[in-house]
Amino acid sequence: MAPSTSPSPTPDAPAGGDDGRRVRRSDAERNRARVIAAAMETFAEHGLDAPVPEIARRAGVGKGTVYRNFPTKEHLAVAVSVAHLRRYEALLAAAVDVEDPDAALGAVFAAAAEHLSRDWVLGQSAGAVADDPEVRDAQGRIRAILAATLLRAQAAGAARDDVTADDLTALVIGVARVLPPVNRGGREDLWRRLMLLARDALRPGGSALPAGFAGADEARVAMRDARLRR
Amino acid sequence: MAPSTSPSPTPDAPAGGDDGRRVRRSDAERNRARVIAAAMETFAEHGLDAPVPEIARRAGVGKGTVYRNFPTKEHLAVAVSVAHLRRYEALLAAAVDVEDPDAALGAVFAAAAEHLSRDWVLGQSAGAVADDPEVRDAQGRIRAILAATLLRAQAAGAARDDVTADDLTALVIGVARVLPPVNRGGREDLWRRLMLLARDALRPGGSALPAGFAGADEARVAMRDARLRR
Amino acid sequence: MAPSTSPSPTPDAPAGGDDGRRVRRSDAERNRARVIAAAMETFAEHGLDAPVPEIARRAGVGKGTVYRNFPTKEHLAVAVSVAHLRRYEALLAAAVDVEDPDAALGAVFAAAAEHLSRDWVLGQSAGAVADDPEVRDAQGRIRAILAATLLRAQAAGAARDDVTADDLTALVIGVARVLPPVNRGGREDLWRRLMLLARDALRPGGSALPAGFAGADEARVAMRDARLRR
Amino acid sequence: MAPSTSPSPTPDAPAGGDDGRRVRRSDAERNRARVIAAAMETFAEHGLDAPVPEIARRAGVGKGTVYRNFPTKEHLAVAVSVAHLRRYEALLAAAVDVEDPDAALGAVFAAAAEHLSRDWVLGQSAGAVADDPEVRDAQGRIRAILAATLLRAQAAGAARDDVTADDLTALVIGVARVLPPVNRGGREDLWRRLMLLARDALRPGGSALPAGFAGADEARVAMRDARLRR
DNA sequence: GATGAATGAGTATTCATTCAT
DNA sequence: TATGAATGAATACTCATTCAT
Repeated sequence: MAPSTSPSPTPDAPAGGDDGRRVRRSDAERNRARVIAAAMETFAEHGLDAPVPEIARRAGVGKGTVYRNFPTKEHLAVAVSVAHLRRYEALLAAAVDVEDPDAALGAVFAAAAEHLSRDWVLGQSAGAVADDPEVRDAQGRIRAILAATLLRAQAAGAARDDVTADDLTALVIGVARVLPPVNRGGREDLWRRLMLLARDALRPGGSALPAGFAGADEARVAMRDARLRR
Repeated sequence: MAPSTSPSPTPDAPAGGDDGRRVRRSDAERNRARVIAAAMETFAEHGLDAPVPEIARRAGVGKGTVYRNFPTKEHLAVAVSVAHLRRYEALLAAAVDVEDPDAALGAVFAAAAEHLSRDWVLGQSAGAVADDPEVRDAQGRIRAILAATLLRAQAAGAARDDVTADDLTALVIGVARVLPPVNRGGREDLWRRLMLLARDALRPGGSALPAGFAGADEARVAMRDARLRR
Repeated sequence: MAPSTSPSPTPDAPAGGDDGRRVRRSDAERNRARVIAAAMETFAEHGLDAPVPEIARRAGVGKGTVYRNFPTKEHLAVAVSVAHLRRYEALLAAAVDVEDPDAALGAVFAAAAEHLSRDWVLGQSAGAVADDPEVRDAQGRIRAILAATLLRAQAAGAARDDVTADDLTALVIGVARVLPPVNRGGREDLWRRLMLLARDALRPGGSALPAGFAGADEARVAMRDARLRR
Repeated sequence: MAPSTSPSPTPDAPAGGDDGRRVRRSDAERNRARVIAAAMETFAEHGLDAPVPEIARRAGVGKGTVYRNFPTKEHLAVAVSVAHLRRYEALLAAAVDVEDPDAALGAVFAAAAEHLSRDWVLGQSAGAVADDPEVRDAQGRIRAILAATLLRAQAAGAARDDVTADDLTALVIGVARVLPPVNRGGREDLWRRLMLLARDALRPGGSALPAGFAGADEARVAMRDARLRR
C-alpha cells in the first residue's frame, strides 16, 4: 500500500480547456498545496499523531478536501516527506557545485544542518512512507549525491576510504534525530556543531572498522526499518 | 507531575514484615516485573502509543494489574525508562574500569552499542518521563561517567579538547536513533561500526567547532526537549 | 469551565447564509434536538450517570454526533438544564398574567406542578451545570418572577410577610424532589396536592420563623450547593 | 434481591464459647461497625458512587472485610440506610413524649431538621434499598409515629383534617432534599426555617386539596419510586 | 477471618474516514 | 468540487467483585 504522489490527482484532464475549468483546476492545485503546507507545519509540531481536522483547519479547507487529495493520512505523510526530500535535494545540489572535494563534503553536512534544523520529519521514514516509490526515488537521488561527494573526498584524501555513503547518511540522520528543530526550540549553532563533529568522523585515520552496510539495498532496508516508532 | 518509580508503589498499604506477607508480595513483584518487561517490548515496537491492553496481554495479566502498579501509562513509561537507564549505567560502569584512557573512551561507545542495540527506547525521553526525578538522576549519573571518561581521554591526548560530555552524549544518542535494535532486525555489526565512527569524531585534529552546549543544565534541557515528536 | 449552550455551537465553522447551507444545517439541528430530547429522557431515568452511548442510541445517532454537538457530557447536561428551565419559565410567564395576587401565587405553584411533574431533573443542578451562565441567567429570571409574584401576594395579604422568594423556591424544589415524574409512575393529582400544600405554607399566620436566607446571592449559592450528591 | 441486615452475619454461632472465639467475634463486630460508620461518612460525601475501596480505607480494613460483611455495595447501602432510619426513629420517639399535640407535631419537624440536616441519605431510598424488609420496617415504624402525632394534632385542632401522614412525610423529605447537610455546607438555621414553614402547611385553613395518597401501600410505592436517580 | 492482588466489564472521549448535500 | 455532519473503532482509566494466601 505505498501511496504515490503525483502533483495532479486528475491525470486525465486535458492540458487546455475552458477558463472555468482551468480556474477550478488551479483552485484545486492551490488547495492541495495549502494542505501540504499545513501538514508540514502540523506534523512538525505534533508528529504523525496530528489530527487531520487540525491540518484541514490550518489549511483553511474542509476535511473532505484533504481526503480528496490524499485518500488516507499516510498518503499525506508521504506527500510531506516528498516535499521535505525535495527541499533537501535542492540544498544538496548546491553543495555539489563546490569545487574543492573537502569543502564539498563539508557543504553536504552544512546542507543537512541547514535543512534538517528546520524541517525535522525523518522519524516518519517508516511504513507506508518508506515504501512509497516517490520517496524511494528521492532518497535514491540524495544518496547518489552523497555517494558522489564522498567519493570525491576520498579520492582527494579528505575522507577515510573505509566508509560508504550509508555511513554518511546514518551519521547525518543520527544527528538530525538528536536535536530539536529550530522551530521547536532547537539551536542553529548546535546543529552546525554536531554536523561538523559528524563530518570529522569521516576524516582519514580513524579506528579500524568492522564490516559495514552490506549493499545498497540491504542497507536501505535496515535504514527504513529504523522507524523510531509505530 | 513527574511520576516516580520506587520499586514497589504498594498502592494498598502493605504491612510488610513477616514471611507470610512476602509470599504474596513476591507474586505481585513478579507481576510487576513482567509488566515492565512487557512494556519494554511493546513500547519498543509501537512507541508510547502502544495500547495498555496489549502490554497487559503480553505480561499475562489483566489491565487492572497494570494500573495497580502504574497509575498511568506515563508512570509505566517512566519505569521502563529507568530500567533501561539502569542497564545502561551498569554497562558503562564496566567501561570505567578500563585503565587506558583511549580504550576507556572506546569502551563507552562499545557499551552504548551493546546496550542500545538491544533496548532502544531513549526516543521516548519526553514529557513526564524526562521530568521524572529518578530518570533525571540516572541520566545525571550516566552523564557523569561519560564526562569523566572523556576528561581522561582528553588528558591523555586521545580526544580533542574542544568537545564536552554533551557532544559525546549527542553522538551516542544520535547513532542509537538511526539503527533498529537487534530484536527488530538490527545488525550488531552495524551498531559497532557506527559507534566506532562516532568515537572517531572525537579524535584530536578535527574541524574548528563553533560554540557548543552552553552549560550543563541548558544542554540537558536542550537534550531533553529533543523529543522527536509530541 | 462552565459550558455554555448557544443554540448551535457549530464546531466546524459554518459559513451560514445561502439556502443550500440551511438544508444541511436543518438536518444537523434536528439531530441536535433529538440528542437533547434523548438526554432529557435518559438523564431523567438514570441521572447524570446515564451512559452517553445510551443517549446516542435513543437519539438514533452515533456517539460521535453527540460529542460533535456537546464536547463533554457536562455540556449536554447544561443544555438539558437550560431546556428545562426555559420550559418552566414559559409556564411561569403565564402565571404572571393572572390578575388576582392570590390566584397568581397559586398559579406559580400550579405551573411548578405542571412542569416538574413531567420533567424532573433539577436535582442535577450541580457542578458545571450550576456554574453555567445560561443556567444562572434562566434561574435568575425564574427567581425574579417568583419574587414579583410573592411580593404581589404579600401586598395583597395573601402571603405572609416573613418569607422570601428563596423560601418559595425551596418549597417548590423540595416537593419536586419527592415525587416521581408522571412518565415514571408519578401521579398528576399528587403533584397538585403537594404543591397546594406547599402554597399553604406561605399563608399569613404561620409560626414565627428564624432568620432565613441571608441575601439573594448567598442564598443562591446555598441552593446551588444543594446537590444531592457529587 | 432485598438484602437484609442482621446484626451478626453468623447466626449459627453459640451465645457462649471460648474466649478466643468471643474475641474474634467482637473483633468482627467492631469491624462491621467501623465499615458502616465509614460508609455513612463516605456516602454522605460522595453519594452512592463512593468507591468501596475508599470506604474500606476509611474503616481501616481491607476490601475483603467489607465484602465479607456486605456481599454487595447495595447491602452496605441498606445497612447505612437502616442505621440512619434508626437514628431518626430515636429522635422521633422523643417527640412522641411531648404532651401538647401542637408542640408534638412541631417536635416531629424539629427532629427531622435535627437529624436530616446531618445525615442526608434519603436519596438512596431506591431500588434494593427501598425493597429491603428492615428498611421497610423502620420506615413503617417512623410512619406510624408520624401518623399518630398528626392524628393527635388534628384531634386538637392544631392540624388540618385533610392531610395524612403521607403528606407529612412528603413535606419532610422534600425539604430534606432541598438543603445540603450541615457537613456539606448546609446551614442549621435554614433547615429549621424550612421545616417550620413545612409545618405551617399543615395548619387548618388551607386550600381545598384534591384527592391524595390513595392508601398506605400505594403511597409507599409511589414514595419508593421517587428515586432521585439510578 | 482478614487482606489486598488480580480481574474485566463499563464509560468518556478522540479521531480517521465516509458520504449526503 | 468542497464542505462538514455522521459514524464507530479504539483507548485510557475506574471500580465492583473474586479469590489465593
